[in-house]
Amino acid sequence: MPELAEVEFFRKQWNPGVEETVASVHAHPRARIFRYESAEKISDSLVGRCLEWSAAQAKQMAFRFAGNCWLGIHLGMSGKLSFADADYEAEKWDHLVLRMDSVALVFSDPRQFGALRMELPEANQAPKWWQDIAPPVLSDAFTPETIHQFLERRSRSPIKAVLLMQETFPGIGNWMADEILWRARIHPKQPAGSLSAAKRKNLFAAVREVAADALRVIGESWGNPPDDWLFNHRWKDGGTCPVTGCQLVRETVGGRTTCWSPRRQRLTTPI
DNA sequence: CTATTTGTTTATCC
DNA sequence: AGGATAAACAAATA
Repeated sequence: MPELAEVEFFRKQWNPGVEETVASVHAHPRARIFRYESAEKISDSLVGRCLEWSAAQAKQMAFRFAGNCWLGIHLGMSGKLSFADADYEAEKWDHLVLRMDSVALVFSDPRQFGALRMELPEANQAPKWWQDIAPPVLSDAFTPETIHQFLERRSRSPIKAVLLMQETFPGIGNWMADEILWRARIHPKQPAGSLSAAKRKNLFAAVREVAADALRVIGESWGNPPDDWLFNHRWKDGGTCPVTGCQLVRETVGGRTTCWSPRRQRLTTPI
């Protein structure tokens, strides 16, 4: 499920554990979740450590424990974080449970596309996987020029596929990409390099707007987006465009199910 | 039983 | 070399 805003929401689910110490860890060692770091390493590193703070960048979360100990979590397709009573017993897809004084922090993920990372860098250093995340789309480092250069490099790919590339659009996933293209009035199959200057401008504005709206509505409290977003119509069979009223189209573009409004989003050059 | 899924990595082809 | 594309990963749900 999780894209930028969902990840931020899930990160906050572990806030009840901030300033608490890990008393014990449940980890299922055979879970695919532990393909980068063993369950033993994660358990051994965390027991006795206090959770100091956490942060989210793109689809990645960092939980920082005492002694510059970093637990990285990626939620993949079906990962979730939650909190529970301190005596909570792990259920089937709970791969990691941190039992603390007054709360248990739970990571569950049925499909196991998610992953954990554990690192203890030198003091005052952040792990490479955290440092290497591209600048947030809401930061000053993300500019129209950022988009322009990337569209030139990926000029032959459909714009939908390009928006999903985390190296330039960190945190954007399938629903956000469709929402962005719908707001910017760009056809998902439009080759990235063929976008007009006006469409590139629309695209930049829409990326910022969708990221900010998603963080405000979903990132804060998992709210339901208003009906004037594409969001509430895109999965429904027979869904209609909230602006034009026409039937929405669903088709695979760039390997992912893509939804668009044919009246609002038109190809401007032949493929 | 078949098709589908809000993600990333790897392999393969160009 | 680097870009484009498809498959693989795994389980729930319809």
